[in-house]
Amino acid sequence: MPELPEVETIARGLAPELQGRTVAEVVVREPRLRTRVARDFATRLRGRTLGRMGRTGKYLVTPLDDGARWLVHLGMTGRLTIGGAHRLPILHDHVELRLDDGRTLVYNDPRRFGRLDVLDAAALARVVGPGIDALDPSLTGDWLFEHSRGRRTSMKALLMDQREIAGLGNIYVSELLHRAGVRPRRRAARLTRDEAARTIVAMRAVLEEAIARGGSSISDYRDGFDNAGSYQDDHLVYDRAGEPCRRCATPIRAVVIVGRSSFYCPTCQR
DNA sequence: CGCACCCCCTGCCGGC
DNA sequence: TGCCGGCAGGGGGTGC
Repeated sequence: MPELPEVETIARGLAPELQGRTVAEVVVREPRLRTRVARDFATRLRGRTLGRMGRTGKYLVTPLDDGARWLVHLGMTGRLTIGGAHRLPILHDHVELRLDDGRTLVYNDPRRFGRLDVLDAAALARVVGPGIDALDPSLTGDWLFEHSRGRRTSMKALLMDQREIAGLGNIYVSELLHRAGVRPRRRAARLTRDEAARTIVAMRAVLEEAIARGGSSISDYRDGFDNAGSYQDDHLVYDRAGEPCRRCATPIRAVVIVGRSSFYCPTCQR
């Protein structure tokens, strides 16, 4: 579920709430996430003071006062929300962090595809991977052009690959390719320099607009205060198969590329 | 190297 | 109404 705009929204919302707070207690009710919560997760977090929560790719990363990093990945259905005093746990409340001000951070994840970990800098780098963050200013059209040379894969697959560009997922790749006028099946090696530039410009614009709208809430996503986003109302192609393109009225097409549904306008995209 | 296909899970929706 | 298959925004592994 959560892609860059959703993770960024959570980080921006929670960072000021968490910074400087100390973790009073950690409750792990269900460690069986896709990556099992480590046995020492609670002891490594308890008593630690939290730094400023940030985001890299689709990961939430919070520095701790002992030099380690608290890492959260929300998978498809994860929610990390802050609330008042303890609430009775509801279904899929897997982990809780109780803070020194009496508030509680709850990690809820029905499908349990997420990850929570405390890692040193080297381990964090291995988990997060080498991909350049989609909002990194050094990610330019020229960068994309050079990195797509000789690649037999599709633009859709290339942009989805977190080892290349970190943060994009299925919704935003469909949206940005529509905005850039590039079909998802386009061979990466055949992208022109101009199209590469348009793709990066479109990517930034879509991501910034989505962040401004608090992300897309298709079904599960909520921000750190349990609020839904509204960018789903601005989607031009995602999940709109058969509906008219909002720019030219041509019916939107759906195709499956590397196992994921992709949506595009055959008129606006070439 | 790229992709098809499997896995990890629960929930929802449409078809019958 | 109830059951079942397919699909869902994540990632990782294997084998061709």
